[in-house]
Amino acid sequence: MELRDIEIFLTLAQELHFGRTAERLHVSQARVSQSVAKQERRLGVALFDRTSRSVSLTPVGRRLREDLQQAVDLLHEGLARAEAAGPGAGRTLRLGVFGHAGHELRPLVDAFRARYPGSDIQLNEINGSDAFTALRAGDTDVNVLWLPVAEPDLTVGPTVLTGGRVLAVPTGHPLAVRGGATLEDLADHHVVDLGPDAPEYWVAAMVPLRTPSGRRVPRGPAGRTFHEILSLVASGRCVHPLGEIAARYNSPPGIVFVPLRDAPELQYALTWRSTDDSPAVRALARTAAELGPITL
Amino acid sequence: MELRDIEIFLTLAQELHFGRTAERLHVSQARVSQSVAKQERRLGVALFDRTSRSVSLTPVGRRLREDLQQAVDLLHEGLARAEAAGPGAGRTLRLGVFGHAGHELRPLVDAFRARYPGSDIQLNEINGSDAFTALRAGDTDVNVLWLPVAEPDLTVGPTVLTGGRVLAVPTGHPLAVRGGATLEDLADHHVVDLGPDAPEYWVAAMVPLRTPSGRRVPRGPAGRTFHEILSLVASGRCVHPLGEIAARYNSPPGIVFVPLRDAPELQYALTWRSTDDSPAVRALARTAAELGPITL
DNA sequence: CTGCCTTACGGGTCCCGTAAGCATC
DNA sequence: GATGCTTACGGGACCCGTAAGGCAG
Repeated sequence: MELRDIEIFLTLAQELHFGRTAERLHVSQARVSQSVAKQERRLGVALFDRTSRSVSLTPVGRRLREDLQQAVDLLHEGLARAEAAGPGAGRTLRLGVFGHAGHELRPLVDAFRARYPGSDIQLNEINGSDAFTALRAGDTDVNVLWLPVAEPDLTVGPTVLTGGRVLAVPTGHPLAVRGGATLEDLADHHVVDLGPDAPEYWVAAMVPLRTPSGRRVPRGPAGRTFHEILSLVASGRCVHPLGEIAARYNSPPGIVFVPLRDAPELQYALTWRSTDDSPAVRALARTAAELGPITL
Repeated sequence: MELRDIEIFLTLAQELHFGRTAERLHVSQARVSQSVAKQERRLGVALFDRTSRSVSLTPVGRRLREDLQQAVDLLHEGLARAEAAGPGAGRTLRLGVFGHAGHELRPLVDAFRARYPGSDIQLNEINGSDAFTALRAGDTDVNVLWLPVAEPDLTVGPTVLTGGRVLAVPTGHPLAVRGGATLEDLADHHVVDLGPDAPEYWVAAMVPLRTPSGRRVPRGPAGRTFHEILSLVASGRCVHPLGEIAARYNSPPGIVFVPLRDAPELQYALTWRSTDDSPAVRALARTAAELGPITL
């Protein structure tokens, strides 16, 4: 008899629909079914009458819903009160984002500020090369990073942003003329080398090491910040793949962004130090989870 | 934030002692420490002031205790009401026990009857050979079996009985004259063969296959029920190891029970079909866990 | 040095997702 | 045939125990 099961029961009691319940709680439909079945087995009573087309509460279920709802309300109230008493409650979270992604994250930041007036969010710009070092050094509390992120000391939270990809190419470049690029094209041009500070697998998720057919993608001149990358591209020495979002708020001279059509969608998720399991971080994660990912 | 952690917090808030809290909840002391530390990390507030010699609630902890206590009371109340509405509540549990073990289990049966007036317990006698088949066939709902029991389809609950062991020998047997036996002695006499119905490892926990020094213990004539075993021993054809409890309520003619001094203590635990996760079974398990094992 | 609480580490359990099954419209 | 609830099965996260560490009397 765990809290999670009670939450599932209460949501289903409200929705009266397994699919919608699963969606709201971000679990699979099968899980809702399993959870309710377990509850009923333990209690020895049917809580819902259901066919494959309709779901309704039994009298016992109706009564249980009232009791449990009251209990969990009280419980959350008490926990919230204790949390509010803590020093961490009014903390200002430093959220590390790439370039202008902060603009698109506006709904999340606004929702967080509205729900937790005591806390605040400050946006810090991060670069691909130091995204991990900044987080580990404590320069930011939470970073918005593209996936996959698989670091033992970091926790990956909900996805907050999804979008396509573009390739930054110099004006007049053949690919600019063509108006689009594929992953296969990357082997024919140099890309910026971000250096060794970020994990190789993570950089590779944005800048592939090889094309789909297996040809190597040449790593060209070294650059660390977003603006360094742009100058290198503008100088005509290389091209570079970026998130679609980079193209949306930048129109740097000498550069054209062309869509990378066959690359899979990028997902950006909240990431924080596993040791920093504080209320403010959890509150942001909860808010993001309930808001769902923003699609570019 | 799970219900188990809340239970730990509430118990510690009452006991103000990690060791006693662990004991009451049947978990390790480390677990209590881990759970409380996690709670405090999540809430960002200290709930207890503690040195290695004293534990006390902080003001925040005191307030949280009141809130949570009220919430969990409400919660259990609601669940109990739903459970009481079920048909399983008034069910009669068939409890399978060896021989006269039911006498010793009286405190458990009485406690269960007092706490769950709607339910009842009926004692069924089982034998070593059919203990598992009876349970699987549904002839009993819960069996009291000596450990270890490791069957994928059976769940092992709390230990209800612990005690020593004896060896049944014919009157006038050299071991009877000596007034005691060791495991090593078993290699010099035949023991009853219980047949293939029960798992080998389980039978071996009562009737070893080999002595500590590695000599084989000869399996003699076959017998299935308790009384068959006693007749075989009385006939002088073999000896047989049993739980101390067998000696306590039996004084069959032609048989003497001598202590098996170097054998480890026997533990008897509740066991039931894993699929039968009903309120009555759970209620009995809960009662047994809170009562603790009965020592012979 | 002895309780008593905390930290480190590994194993087992169970939550949960995927995929297939089955019933109702 | 489509929609929607249930069952089967495998993987991974987390609970929890063991053992060692640290701190007060």
